[in-house]
Amino acid sequence: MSITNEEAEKSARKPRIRDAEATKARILDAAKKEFAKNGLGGARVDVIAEKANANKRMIYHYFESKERLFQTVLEDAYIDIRTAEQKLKLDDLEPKAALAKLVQFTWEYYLKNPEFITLVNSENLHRAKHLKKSEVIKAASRKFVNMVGDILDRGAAQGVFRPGVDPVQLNITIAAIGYYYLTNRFTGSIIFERDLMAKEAIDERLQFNVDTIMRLVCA
Amino acid sequence: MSITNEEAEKSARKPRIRDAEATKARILDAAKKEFAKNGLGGARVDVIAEKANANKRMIYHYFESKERLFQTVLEDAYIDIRTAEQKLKLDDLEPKAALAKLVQFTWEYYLKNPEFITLVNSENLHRAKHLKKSEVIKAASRKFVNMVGDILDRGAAQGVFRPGVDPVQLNITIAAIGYYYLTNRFTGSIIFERDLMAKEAIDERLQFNVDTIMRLVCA
DNA sequence: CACTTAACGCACTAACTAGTTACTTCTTTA
DNA sequence: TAAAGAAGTAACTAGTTAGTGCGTTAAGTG
Repeated sequence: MSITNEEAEKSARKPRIRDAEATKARILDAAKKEFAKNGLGGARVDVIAEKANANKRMIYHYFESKERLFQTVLEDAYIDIRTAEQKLKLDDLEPKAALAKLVQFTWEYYLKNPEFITLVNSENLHRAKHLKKSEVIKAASRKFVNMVGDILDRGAAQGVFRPGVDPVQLNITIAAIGYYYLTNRFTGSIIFERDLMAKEAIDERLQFNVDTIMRLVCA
Repeated sequence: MSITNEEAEKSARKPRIRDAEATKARILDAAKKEFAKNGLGGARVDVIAEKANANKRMIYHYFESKERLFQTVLEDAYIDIRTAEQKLKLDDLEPKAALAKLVQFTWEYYLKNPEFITLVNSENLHRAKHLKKSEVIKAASRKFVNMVGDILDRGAAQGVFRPGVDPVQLNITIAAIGYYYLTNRFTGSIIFERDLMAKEAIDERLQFNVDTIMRLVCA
């Protein structure tokens, strides 16, 4: 009996190994999910601590405040998508193929990372006050816009794209046709009386989006 | 002095005329603004009461709960846009003109009613649980989708539009290219290092959107 | 091994928040 | 005009919530 109690005690006060980086990472992961689910205002710090299997005190130790934690989560999310975009190596592809691949990537990234969309929505509700402070994001974004600009230029030079398409407008449009569909999937499914998240619906939308962008830029 | 005091007293406890409808309307208006600004979770009932120049008790008297109030605000918002769309009388216009007018209307409606976008975002954060309960909205939406379907059919019959365009996908796209630009105007202005809300930028985007939709459907 | 540093956790608080109780005042109508 | 009901209010409650004070325990260092 005494042995059983001892074992129970040991597993109760876990032989927790100290690891600052791992704890930080667990907090960030839990925070991303909680912020994405409930927004900055609706997220609960206690819930984040619990889900991270960490103590709430640690959140304030590592991240100072709820808002700073949100800012870190948001920055990480942007860095992640921009990094993934760079990895596509679109410069190595023919203009049309490159653009189609970007549309597909964007769609699939939003699908696989639904938190990204909700985080961005929440940030816009707060008038981008957290993103404003981040210089890293601005640099990464500039690189991205230039990449699309290069694709457009190459296509125009080859005569496959019409000239004069604004890369910013195009970027916004590529994001928009995927983002809107997914962020509004709940109200959309009611308004249009169709399950927008059914597999066929998702495949169909991707095709439609690629088609939309091609018709927009092709000569 | 006594007269002055009397006057002060009178204006202090205002000779409020009782008017249930007016009070309800003031609450709804204040609620729309507060929900749009802070989302369902971030909105404060006390703030709504204060802005409405009403007592908090009245909110619960007329609307039962914060959530029911939100639902009412949301329903009203949807009814308003659907009503405005019907008033466009697009059936009286040539297919191309009708579609261009719809794109322009959608853009301008979002611009003039920024609360609409934020309310819909908030509702999607809550997985459309409030909209699900509303039958009125479903009927109005069906009418709207059919309207766009008719325009497409007329255009295809006349040979100005290519056949087989899905009215639901088209509707989603028309909404998307305006909605995304505006809901993400804060992060967008940072990412793209451009004031997306400058007059010229707004005009330019409308032209781009009309162009995008025309290229998408024209034969 | 002693000692310092940093990770970790408990328990608290001050402020806030949705919703309510119990009341007063105005308006309508029998 | 008296009674009834509806409009309106102030003050309260019970539960939450972001953020902290302070003590404990593990790990690296001389």
